[in-house]
Amino acid sequence: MDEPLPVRCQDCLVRDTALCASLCDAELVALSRIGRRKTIPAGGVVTWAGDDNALCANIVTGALKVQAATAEGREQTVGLLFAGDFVGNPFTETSALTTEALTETDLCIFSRVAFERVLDKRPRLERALLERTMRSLEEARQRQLTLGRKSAKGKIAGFLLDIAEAQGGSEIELPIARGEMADYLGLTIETVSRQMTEMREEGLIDAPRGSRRVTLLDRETLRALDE
Amino acid sequence: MDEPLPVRCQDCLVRDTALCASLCDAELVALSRIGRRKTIPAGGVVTWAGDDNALCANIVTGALKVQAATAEGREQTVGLLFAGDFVGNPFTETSALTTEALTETDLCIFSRVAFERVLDKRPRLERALLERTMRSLEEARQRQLTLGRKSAKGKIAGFLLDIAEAQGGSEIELPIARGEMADYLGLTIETVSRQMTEMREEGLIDAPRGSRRVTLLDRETLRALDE
DNA sequence: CGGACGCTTGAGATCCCTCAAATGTCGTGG
DNA sequence: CCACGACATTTGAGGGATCTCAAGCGTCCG
Repeated sequence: MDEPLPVRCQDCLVRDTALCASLCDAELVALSRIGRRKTIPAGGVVTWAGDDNALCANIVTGALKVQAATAEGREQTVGLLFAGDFVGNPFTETSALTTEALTETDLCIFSRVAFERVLDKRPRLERALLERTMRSLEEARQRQLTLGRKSAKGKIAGFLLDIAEAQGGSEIELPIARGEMADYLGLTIETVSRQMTEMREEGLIDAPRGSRRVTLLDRETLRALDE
Repeated sequence: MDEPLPVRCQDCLVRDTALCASLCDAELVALSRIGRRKTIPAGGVVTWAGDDNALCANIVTGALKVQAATAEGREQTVGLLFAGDFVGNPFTETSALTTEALTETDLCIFSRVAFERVLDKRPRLERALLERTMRSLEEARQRQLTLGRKSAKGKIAGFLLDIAEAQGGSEIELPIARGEMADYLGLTIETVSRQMTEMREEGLIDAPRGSRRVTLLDRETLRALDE
């Protein structure tokens, strides 16, 4: 019964950053048995709001957005997920949120119920998921502050600083387009664009018109704008 | 070693709705050993943003708000908690959020580290906490939609409908004052007040000027306003 | 009676949205 | 290599929703 660790796990880019990092090799064998790889094209939907919540996954490469929408179709991005992040809601029958790929994304997918059975048997996995979920909750609450109380410029400054922190440097590559930034920050695309040109004119950032490459020139002032 | 269940647990008003409901009597004895009752006056602070995160608690009676603030002091309420709800962030050293009593509130308090030790030993408790945390996360994300994309009137209509659902009826008693509604909905107190008088003039609600008693007269239209 | 507090109302300013058009970029096909 | 269309972004003009500042009410309590 010495099942070997599958190659896709041995070579996995997120073996040590995803939820799986909480498992030893023997445990990982058990989890790997119910998992399979799947590639989602950019713009592809992973889970639909309202559908029954059939799957969980780890992101191996790429990025997803978690999307909410009003009845009239106004959209709000309520979370961004990157390599190593966990996707899905174990123990929940349905969700009002849609999960969509921002870029081509490789997932390691599990059926929700099978994943729940593994959670039953692997306390370390459940603990790691609990800790992640609590971090996500704190994040979602901080974002309520941004959405409810910050100015357009403050929202954008905070977003740029967050990305810089995640990427570790002042020259950043935005993971999302202007329109997606607008959905994420509760603004319109025009407001995002105008604020970014203003920031360029004020010498706070350098960013070729329309480009996703941005250099933060004055983090001090950006931090002050972030209120 | 047949330690009896303490009276405060036998008589507990939230024995069957709080996290404790996941425990059998024997397990509850273990948890009760590290808990104690504490009454917080209205306006009292349970945990301060930035302090080290020393405690967890169940709400026995009363209500709390979870509060975030910008550097300049603009405040945003990022969650409301009522009897039976769990307070605190196990496995986290510190939080940027402040928890404050809206009314006089009775808590059943645990030291965070002691509570974590109980979680280690009681998988059902941990499972119940995970499920609650995931529900809170979904809630916090839905609130991002409200804060980012809804109009003032939509925010208030949605809030009134939520309260009506929680209280089960069309005659509701608002759990919070106008200013607290403003903090919760990302508005100013003046906007809340003006929108509510408009809704009264439009026949959507009945509410004596300045009162917390509100009757929903036209839920259909309110739901439509909620976008 | 007077003051504190919470709520309402008013006037004006501001920020952001809406609608519209121009500009730029990129990939495809001629 | 250039022309073209699709698409994302920028820019402009104007309007509207919400905020700010200020004053007026009503109630409760000392």
